[in-house]
Order: sequence, then structure tokens, then C-alpha cells
Amino acid sequence: MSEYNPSEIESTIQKLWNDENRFKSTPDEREKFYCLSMFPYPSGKLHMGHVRNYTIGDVISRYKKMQGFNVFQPMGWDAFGLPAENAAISNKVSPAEWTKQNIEYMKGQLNSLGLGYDWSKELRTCDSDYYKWEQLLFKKFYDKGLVYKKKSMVNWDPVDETVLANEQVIDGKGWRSGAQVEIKEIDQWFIKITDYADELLESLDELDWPENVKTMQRNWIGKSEGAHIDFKLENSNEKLTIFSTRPDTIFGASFLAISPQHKLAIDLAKENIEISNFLEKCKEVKAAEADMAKAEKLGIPTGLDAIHPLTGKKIPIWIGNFVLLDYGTGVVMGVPAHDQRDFEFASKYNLVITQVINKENTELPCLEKGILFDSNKYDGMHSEEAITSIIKDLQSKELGEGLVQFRLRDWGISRQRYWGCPIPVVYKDGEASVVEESELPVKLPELPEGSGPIPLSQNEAFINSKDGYKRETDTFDTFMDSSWYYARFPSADNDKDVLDENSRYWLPVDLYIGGIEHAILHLLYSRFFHKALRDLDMVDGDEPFKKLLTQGMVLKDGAKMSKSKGNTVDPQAYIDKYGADTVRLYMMFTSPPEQSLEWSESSVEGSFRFLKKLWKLVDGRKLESIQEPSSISDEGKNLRQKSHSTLQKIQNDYDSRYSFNTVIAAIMELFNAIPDNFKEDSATEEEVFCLNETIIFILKAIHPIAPHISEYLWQGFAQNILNENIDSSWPKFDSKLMEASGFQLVVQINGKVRGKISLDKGLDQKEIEEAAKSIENIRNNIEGKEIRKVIYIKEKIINFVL
RNA sequence: GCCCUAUUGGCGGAAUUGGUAGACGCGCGCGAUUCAAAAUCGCGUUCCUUCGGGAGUGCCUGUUCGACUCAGGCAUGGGGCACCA
Repeated sequence: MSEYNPSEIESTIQKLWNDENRFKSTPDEREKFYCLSMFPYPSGKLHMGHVRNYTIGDVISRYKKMQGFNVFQPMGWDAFGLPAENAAISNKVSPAEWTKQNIEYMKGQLNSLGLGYDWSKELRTCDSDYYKWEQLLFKKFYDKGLVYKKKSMVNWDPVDETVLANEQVIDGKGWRSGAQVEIKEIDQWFIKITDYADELLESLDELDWPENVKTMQRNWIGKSEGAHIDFKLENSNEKLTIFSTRPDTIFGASFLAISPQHKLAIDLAKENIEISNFLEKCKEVKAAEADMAKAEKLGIPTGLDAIHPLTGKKIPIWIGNFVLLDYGTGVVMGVPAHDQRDFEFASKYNLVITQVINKENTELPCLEKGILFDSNKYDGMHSEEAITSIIKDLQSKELGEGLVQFRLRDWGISRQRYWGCPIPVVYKDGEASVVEESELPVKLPELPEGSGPIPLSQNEAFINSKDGYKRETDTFDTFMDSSWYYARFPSADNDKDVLDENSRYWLPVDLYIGGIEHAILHLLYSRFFHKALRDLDMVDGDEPFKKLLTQGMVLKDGAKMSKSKGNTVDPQAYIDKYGADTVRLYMMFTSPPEQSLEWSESSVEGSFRFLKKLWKLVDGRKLESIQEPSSISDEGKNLRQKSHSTLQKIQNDYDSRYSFNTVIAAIMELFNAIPDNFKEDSATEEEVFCLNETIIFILKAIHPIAPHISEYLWQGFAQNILNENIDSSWPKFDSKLMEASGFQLVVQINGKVRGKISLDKGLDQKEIEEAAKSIENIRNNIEGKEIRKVIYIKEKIINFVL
């Protein structure tokens, strides 16, 4: 008998796993389970969020393995990105070197947590072994028409000096730097994610994902059904096309508004100083006012009129700062009576307000859909009917068409950074072409020792390709790297093929675990990649991640742990002090995975205490036989009843609920239920049998969560008799043993608990009623009153309604 | 403004299909052990109480024999989206 010494046990067991290659996975006949946790950015060291994320993944992986699944759990590094460049500048170490050192340290940390990864499939996005395939995929997307280049207004982050995707602009500020984003025009590469907008929206329904994540994606994709409607300009052959979701309100249209960035506005500004001044003013407001929705509505008349396509009346054309160029057509029809925003604008500039829709069964105009009036032949129609009818009529006159509009824009992937994957494109005479497959990878040039990052645009040797070609100097958005790594993992050690038969075998990911902060960006891009890869016949299935688990934040003093708040807790200190098993146990015990977790030192102590108790019970004990004795005492039967029913509960909690906190609570309860005399030397043979069975269940049940101590104890306790590793199988519960001989009846009067009584099973309802009435408190309550009804739930509750 | 989500003891949380609210753990209190402390073990721990009981899951209504659980309304916290036509 010895003290529980976690660091010694954990390194012994980790060495064993390593020597045995315990977590190396290859395809076989078993049902497969691909469990993936979002790979980390190698920022330096693990934080608590990582520890929680990876422990959850490891617990599920180990449990699934014990259940007989062929489990694949890989790990890698999202290794390109800006922090490496910043570190390079401040530490005088190259981004490559900085990243490599961080990976080495963090890999050691992951191993010290006892995470069962198949390191033979490790990948790093900054390795050319990885990104050459990314460049190939870019080429395949290009050949398929999914990639294009255009000059466009971009979100420019002046601090990070790079372009940001719309998804990376939060409240008008850069998602990483927090700097006010400027609008700038640059040549950019784009991926046509919008080609898949409909499918990205539709197939959300089939996914076993948290509803809030699916809703966020739906909102982001933002599908609206409506129509394009043409308005001819007066005295001209030109026309303006508007987009509206409410063609039924068209008879209320009293003006058109165009975006300040619309071509017509820019043309007018060339000749009109007032308009020119107005456009300048709009730019200033846009840059200054982060919250666009609260910005004041500004407008200026163009002096031009449009002809209403159905009434033939003249309506004025305005420039309005609230009209977005890149949504719809950059032109809207103003219907002040039935749109809040149009109303504000019309009120301010004294524009005509015409009501054409009444709320159903009333004479009251409304913003919502209703019944049309003053709308010629459409009078009396309901909005829905009118929309269909008006679109049909416009279509036949070639004045418009019904269509679907998305909020989602194409994905701008060019970044003006050094530490990223070079975009494999070369130029000659201004003509762009994608680098041939045989020429890949286009390697990121190495930097001189101790050098900070040098942008590719300043690297002459890199720019000048052969035959007078010039290289593209932008690198990919790092979200490109992380959009397909899940598919590469199974093929990560294949340098001949990007996605081989292993990827076909393991995909899709059965369970993907990570933070909610990736609900839109990363998860949407990955879904797009998977669909595009499917259409290239490189993967099977429509979706990459079958089930998604979003783990909650780790909090300290009620706030998210973050460097800026100064409330971080270094997990390493706790691993060193208590061991990985205690940290894992604590993390899983203190909150369900999806909820936030409040870090508490004293509670960590509590988890440690339990492992010490477990150690004390099992260490030095040896299983001599698993032969079931011929007779077992009532006390023994009670323990077995508890053991077997607890095992069933645990299985259910692991399987269908990912409710690890209740798994642990149940294990502790079972542990507490062991009678003291069963543990003593004087215990009888049958008592020892029942105890041993309980120990086996406890070790097995806690193994996914605290794998080191359980495996170590297992070796000493049972391995010589049961002759298998602890994770080779999951024990079976016997439902026959789970039945108790008696039960406790709860007695209610008018639905309130008024008494309890222990009874034997098998009594009929009359006997139960009599027994219940014999309780003193019940008798007193019933006396002199009429029992109107008796409700009896078998062997649970009896309720007397008086 | 719209959408999602949460609200249960001093604290983290449990109650899985409407059927004993507070499992399990932390903390706290008392006791054992110890010269003492740490560690460990035992008992207690929702609130009120005249010790018979009574009340209680953010608030208000309702459905039901019975509501943390279902329905309608409201409040507060967290998250997402937002001149999206």
C-alpha cells in the first residue's frame, strides 16, 4: 500500500500507451467513430479552454473505444497566422521558429494531459506538405469556376494592414486588432461560396447541431425571397432595377433611393458639386459611425425622376446613405407607409406617403402583410396573393422577375501577410494563371535567421518566377487552412495524394467539438469546402461534421478567462500539482460540457480527494476470482443492485447526453454505497465478490475521464485474471440484478407529499391503499373527509384527492 | 429592433417521459484523531417553525389529481444578427 502519486503513475502509463502505440487507428470492420476537437493555434501554451475542449473529446473517444468502436482522434496545428509575425517582430525570432517551438511545448502539454491522439497523422498547416495540397485544391476550385479575381471595395484593417472578410468585421472593427475598419479598393481573389448558399442553408436542417448555431448560420446566409423590378428613367432609355421583398406595396412607392456608391451617383457627382460633397460626407459618416443602424439617415435628390412601372407616375430618385451597394441591386423603392426605414427618410425630406395595405378585417394601415387597396386590379387581395400576381404580371411585361436574394457574399481570401500559404498564381502581361500541379508547392520563402517578417511583395527573389512570370504576393486567409484539415487528417501521412481511401473511410467527422465562437466563420467555410470537394468527387457525403458539440467558456470570478482581464489560470500549474487525472475529473465534474465552467481551486481539491479515496480502496487489492458465489446476502444483493443500475445510468449519460458531470456523480454515489465491512480483511467471500464487481465497474466507468489512475489500478487489480487492457471492453449490466425487493411509496394528499412508506413489491392496489392510510399523518388528514379520487402510479406514488 | 439561450440552497450543479426538488461535489458547522496542525474519518447543512408542521425552483396567470418540467404574459443576465430593402 502506497500513497497516490499522480505524476509517477501518469508518466508510467503515458509511456506504456506510447510504447504500445495504443491510439494508432487503422480502418477495420468495426463501426468507425471519428472524433475531432478543433485544432489549436500554437500561441505558446495551452489555456483552460483548450484543456476543457480536448478533455471532452478524449473522454468521448475513450468511451467509444470501450464500446467497441474503431475510434480515430487526431490532432494538429493551425499554424499560420498573425501572432507569429507579431512575435517575430518583438522577439527577433522567425515566425517559423517561433511556431515550431510553441508546437513542441504544447504537444508536450497535450501528452501530459493523457490525451489519446493518433500522432502518426499529426499535421501543421504551415508545412508545405500540408499547404501544397491546399494550393492544389485552390487550383481545382479555379478550374471548376469557383475562384475569381476582382477589384473590390474591401474591409481594410489599418493596424494589421490586411483585408478582412465580412465575417471578420465585428461592429465595424477588425476581429483581431479591434481597429476601425476602412473601406479601400484592391484586387482580390474570391471564392464563390454564394454558389452554395441555398444548399448551405437547406442542409442545415439535417445536421445534429445545436439549434443556436444553426440559427446563426441561417441568419448569416440570410435568404430573402422577392423580386427585381425595373423603373425606367424619365426622358431616357436607362432604367434602375430595385430589389424588394414586398412587391405587394409597389403602389405605395413614392421615391427610389440609390446607394452613394452606385454608379449613377458617382456619375452625377462628376457634374454636380452638391452631390459630390454629399458622397464625401457619406464616406466620413460610414467610417465614424460604427453602429450603422443608429446612423442618421441622409439623402439628396438627384433631380432625376423614374417612371412607376405600374402607374406610369413620376417619382423622384434620391441618393440615400442607408442604401447598401452590395446587397440587392444598390437601389430600393421607397414605400414610406409600409416600411419603418422608408418612413423615417420620407418624413425627414417631406416625401409623399401613400398607404396601400390595411391590416386584415380593419381599416388600419400596417407595416406587416395585409389586404391591398388603392392598387388597381390588385385591390382586395391579400399580400401573399398580390406578391405572386404582381410578379407574374411584371414578368410578362418584362419589367421584373421574382428571385431569391442572399445576404451571404463571396469569400475574399487574399491577405497581405507573410506568414500564410502563398496563393499559387503567376502573372504575365497582367494575365493571371494558376500554377500547374507539377510546380506545387509554391513555397513560402524562408527568412534570414532572426529576421522579422518580410512581406512577399518586398521579396524580389520570390516575386520573379521563371520565364518572366511574376508571382502573386498575397497569402490565403488562414480560414482556408482550417476549412479542410478535418478531411486531410486521415491522409496526413500520404505525400502522394491529398485525400486517400483513409479519408473516405473515416469521413464524415462523427463528433466535432469546439468553441461557439466558430459558429459562423470556420463552420460555414468548412461546410462549403466539403460540398465543393464532394462535387470534385474527392469526398463522400454532403456535410463534414455530423454532430457538433460546442463547449462552454471557462470563467474565473464570473468572467471569461482572458489575458486582458488578468484572470487566467495556467492549467500547467494544476497538472503539476494534482496530476492530469484530477484536472480532467474536475473539468468534467463541475459543469456539463455545453455550459460555462467556473474555475474554483477548492473544488479541484475535492476531485483530487475522490481519486485518493479510490486509490486507497483499490491499491494493493488483487482480484483472485470472478466466480460468482452460490449465495449472496441481502447487503451484497443491495450493492449489486446499485452497481448494475448505476452502470446502466452511466452508459446512458455517456451515450446520449454527454452528461459527464452526472456520470461522475453516479460513480461517487456508488463508491459511497459500498458497506465498510466489505472492505475489511474479515469480509466474507461473497462480500469480496460483490466488492470486486463494484470496483471493476468503477474503474471501467471512470477510465475515459481519469485514464491514468484507472489503468494503473486495473493492472494491479484485475489484469492478470481478466487478461485485457482496461479500455478493451465495457462491462455489461444485468437487469435481473437491478430489481429491488421492495420500494418506497410516496403518499400524497391533493398532490402534496404527506408521507412515505416502505413496502414489498407485488401488492395489489387495495393493499397499497390500506398501507398508505395506515400512516398516522395520512389518517389524520383524511379523517372526516370524502376521498373523491385515488391516483396510483405503480410502486411510486399514491395520491388521495379530497 | 429581431433571433437564440439561461434564471433551482452560501457556491458549482442534479431531478432523462409532468410523479419524493436540492443527487454528487465545494464551502461551512460540530465531533473523532493529534501535544498541535495538515491529512483523514463520522454527523449535520433550502428557508421558516409554536417542533404539530408550513413554505419553496426569477415574477404573474393558466392547464392538471400532481408543474423546476407544459401553455400565455413579464422581468433580468448571457450570446448572435442588424439601415439586408
